[in-house]
Amino acid sequence: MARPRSEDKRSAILEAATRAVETNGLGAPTAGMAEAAGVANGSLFTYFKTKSDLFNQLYLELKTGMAAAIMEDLPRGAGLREQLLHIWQNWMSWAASFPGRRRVLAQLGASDQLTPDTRAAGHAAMAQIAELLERSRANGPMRGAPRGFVVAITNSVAEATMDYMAQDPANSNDHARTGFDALWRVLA
Amino acid sequence: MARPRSEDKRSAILEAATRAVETNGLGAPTAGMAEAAGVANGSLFTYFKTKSDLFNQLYLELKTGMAAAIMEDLPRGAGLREQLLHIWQNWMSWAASFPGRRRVLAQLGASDQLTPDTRAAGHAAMAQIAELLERSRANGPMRGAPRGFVVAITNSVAEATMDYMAQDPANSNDHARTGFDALWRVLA
Amino acid sequence: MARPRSEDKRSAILEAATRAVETNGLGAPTAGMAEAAGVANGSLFTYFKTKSDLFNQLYLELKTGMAAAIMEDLPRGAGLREQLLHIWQNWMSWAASFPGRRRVLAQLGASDQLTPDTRAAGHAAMAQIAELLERSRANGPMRGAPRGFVVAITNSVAEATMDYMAQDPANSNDHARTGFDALWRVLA
Amino acid sequence: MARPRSEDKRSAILEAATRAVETNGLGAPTAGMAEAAGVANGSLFTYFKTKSDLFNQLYLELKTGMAAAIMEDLPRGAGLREQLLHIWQNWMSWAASFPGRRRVLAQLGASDQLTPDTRAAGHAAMAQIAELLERSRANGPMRGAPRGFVVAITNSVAEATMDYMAQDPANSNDHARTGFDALWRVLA
DNA sequence: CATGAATGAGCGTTCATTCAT
DNA sequence: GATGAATGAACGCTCATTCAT
Repeated sequence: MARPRSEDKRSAILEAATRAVETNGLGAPTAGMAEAAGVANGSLFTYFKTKSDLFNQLYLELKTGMAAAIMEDLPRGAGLREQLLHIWQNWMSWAASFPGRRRVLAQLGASDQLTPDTRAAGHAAMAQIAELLERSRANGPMRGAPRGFVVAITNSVAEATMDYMAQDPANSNDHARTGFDALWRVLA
Repeated sequence: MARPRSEDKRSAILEAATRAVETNGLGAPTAGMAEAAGVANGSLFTYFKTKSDLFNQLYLELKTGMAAAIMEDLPRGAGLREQLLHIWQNWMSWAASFPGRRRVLAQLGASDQLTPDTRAAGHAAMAQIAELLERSRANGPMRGAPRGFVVAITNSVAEATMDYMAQDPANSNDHARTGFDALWRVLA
Repeated sequence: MARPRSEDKRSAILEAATRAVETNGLGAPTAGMAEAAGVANGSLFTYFKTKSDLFNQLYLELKTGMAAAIMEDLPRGAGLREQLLHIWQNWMSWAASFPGRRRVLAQLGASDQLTPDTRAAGHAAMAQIAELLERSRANGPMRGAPRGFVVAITNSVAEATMDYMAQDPANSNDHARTGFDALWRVLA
Repeated sequence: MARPRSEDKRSAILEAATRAVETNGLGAPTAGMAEAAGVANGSLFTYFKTKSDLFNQLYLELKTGMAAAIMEDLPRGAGLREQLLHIWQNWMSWAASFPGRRRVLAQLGASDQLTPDTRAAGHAAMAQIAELLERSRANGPMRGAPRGFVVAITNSVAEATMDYMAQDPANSNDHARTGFDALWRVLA
């Protein structure tokens, strides 16, 4: 058998793409990504059929990674509020640790490059979190609102909090807490 | 640099740019915008020095227009909550009336094309609203949070609400109200 | 008004394309054609929307030029045979004078780049010749054959003759005459 | 260079190449041919040193096959006209049976990919037919013309006839006969 | 100032060929 | 020998910007 496709190279390209998009936006040349990944420009296209395909896979990779980070060490036995707080802290510290990934995820999410399938898979990755939200708001003031709306608001409050933490890192812990309290008032 | 002749043409270009970005993203060719505006492609550059400049001005135009719409008929004598609700309704109906403008504003805001000056000017356009927010949260749970954070969260809740209204227009009034109630719980 | 599109440049590109295709086939790079025409590579595309479009227009230009050369000084009062012979001589001397154009015409004709419209227009350019052929074969052995078939055979005999003339230019006059006699036997 | 292992694979590649060129022209990717032949893309190059080499061999293969089909069941004892007619019928029915092969042969013949050697070998494959032509025209009006010219004209009339048959298959028998009669008038 | 042709760097993608496995 | 990933030059085409008219 010939040289097998290398998972390492795939990751290298994805990582290079993250950095490239972070600094140059979605218009960043694929050639630069390939070079940064230590691969010939043509090789990028053996791993990703098109630039768009690369972006879709990158989005999923980042989103999945974020979701995994968020769910880490979830104290399943604890109360709802405590579980949600745990998730929130994970979320915020992921954002603080990987500001580039977050920015790229945002750029991709706002772009017109993602297929509906990709967006759906992205949602699926967040399903457990959505589930916890459902239970959290079950008896609260948003009990009548559509599920998607609750998720959307949660996301948006998280994003705002992360933005503000990034802007004023010295007090990021305070901001994280402020954000969570606001969210809890929204939900429960 | 002398002011270009016709204010009409400037507006036409800006409007054409809005539609172009709405449908083709920020990569939309200037030539297309010029054509749609009934102007020669070269002329676009007598009105805007570069494409980036055009985007910066467009952002400001849209943001200013949105702010004006939001503040319309503000019942200055009324209570804080009532005033904020009024603003909220204006905001939501602007978003419902001009979904394209909103989308473009979002794209521009997420892009790397805006200068810090432009962003600052954009904030300034929202100053009155920020002021009202300040007063609304003065005695509430967010009284200790930084001013910018409050604005950011408000914006994010508004965006989430508008997104959801756009997605499910049949019940947009309910969603608008749900969003406002959530915001009020956050602030006061 | 801005600089008008220059007919000179269009011709220069077409001529450069002819030479390029003659030496490098249809795969000849457009950049080379542009350079040879003294024009920026991008400019080629203001005169021709795509490479294919360029080829279609080139084909027509060459075919039309050939048809015009063929019909030159036609002795309309003379007998049919004499008229056809005149045409034949014109045809052969065009081929001898512009072997490159002939080769390019052949390549284009054999390619899959020509639209049906272009082919139709190419035929139209040869209409007068076809007409004369019709009259020539009216009472001959091919009187029952379809018109298109007669044209096709005539073309093919002409091509074979031109090929042979090109191969053995010293006796090209003899070959031209031999070809014509053969054709006349076919038709009348 | 040792002979590659399997004659089957060589044929499969050649056949796949025929179909590929038929539908996509000479620019058809070798990778596609390899895949269609059930062979890895790299393997194609153990059977053929370059794409050009493949084309040269394909040309010869097709031309040889055609020549063989043409000569099949030649009635050697019969008169010249009858023999030539037999050949002609074989030729035409080969063209009708394998329009793709004919098209590919034409494309290759018109291309700049064939080496002089290949062209020479192609002629050699047609030698017996040329011989018969020689005898047929020995006492006819073309008795003075160069041998190659006679072959060229015959070829061209055959091509024109095949084209027309392909265009109007319902009457292909008539067309075949018309073509032959024209040829006979040219030669004898 | 308006026009639109001219410019040319730049991009995504292809593909014949090579070579590690 | 067979495989198919790797390579990188090459190509057609785009488009922001300039500038002759």
